[in-house]
Amino acid sequence: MSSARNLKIVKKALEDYLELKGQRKTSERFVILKEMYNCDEHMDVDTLHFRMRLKNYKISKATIYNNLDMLIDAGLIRKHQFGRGKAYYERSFFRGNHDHVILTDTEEIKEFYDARIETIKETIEQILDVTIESHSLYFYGTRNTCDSEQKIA
Amino acid sequence: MSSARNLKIVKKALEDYLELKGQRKTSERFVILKEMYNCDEHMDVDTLHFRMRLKNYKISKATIYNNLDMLIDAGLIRKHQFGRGKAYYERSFFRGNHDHVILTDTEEIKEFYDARIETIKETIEQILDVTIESHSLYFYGTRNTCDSEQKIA
DNA sequence: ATAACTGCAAATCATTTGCAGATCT
DNA sequence: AGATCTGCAAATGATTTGCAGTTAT
Repeated sequence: MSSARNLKIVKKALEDYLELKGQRKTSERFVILKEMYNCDEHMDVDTLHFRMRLKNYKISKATIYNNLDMLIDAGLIRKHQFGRGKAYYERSFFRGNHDHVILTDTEEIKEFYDARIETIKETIEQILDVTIESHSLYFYGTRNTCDSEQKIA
Repeated sequence: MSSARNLKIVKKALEDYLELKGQRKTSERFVILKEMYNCDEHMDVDTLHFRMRLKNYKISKATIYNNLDMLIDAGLIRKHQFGRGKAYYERSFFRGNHDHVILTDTEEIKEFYDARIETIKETIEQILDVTIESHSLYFYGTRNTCDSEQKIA
């Protein structure tokens, strides 16, 4: 429900963006946006393409690539390069700021937020006399115990 | 001079590593190591290949790729993926810990070190019950003034 | 001697591009 | 209508792979 409401908000945001930029409101753009916002994970282009086909929505990867770039420019999604040469995307509204921990053994991705990254950012801005627009912070590690899986005693 | 001394140390480290792993001490491996340690910047495979050819050292890119992976495993170099799909490498000894600021307008890369990243790391380890082996932190931004270039008044 | 390594060229994989035809406005 | 999009297939660019010949041990 709140997800339906959220979708409405980002649809509006996309409409405004497209109008502002004088770009066309094609159905592909809204379908990609919807698919991205119906998903809580990080998604790659192949998966997105596959899911859309499953739903009988015919779209080419070229169009997906083009429009993901556009959605990034619109601020509606974010792009990540976790290691291995393939990009992952996630929605950026209704998620809050967060960074990622990549568990290298299980390929699992966890999220966290630590406000101190902002203070580091501010310090660096002052020291280097730059304006920082964004950052990417990834921690790579492994789980200590298997608590969530099979451990009991 | 100190650079010559440093090279000796990492050569020894590589020898030890290769012995330990039962891998062969080929000249290519030591030449790549030397080239990496004679360089203060972040280097990509093409540049490395080109520089070695300039010095009349014939080597294939496949060998460079293979051996960079090996040097990473040996802990002698680090790999970075700054945005655009191509990997960059830098030596890891005699440089100190640091993270990077990428100036998106000039493609310049600056380095910094802020100890607070360690405290964030420790917090995350506790909260998520994980052991973090490494991290990558990139800030993306632009220079505020052109002080180092043409500004006077 | 022989297992590991190198170079080459072909293969792969993600992403981009060119262009003809389709579609928003 | 007319410029912007889309889809397709071909191009690209970084990295990998298969394999025959080379080399360290």
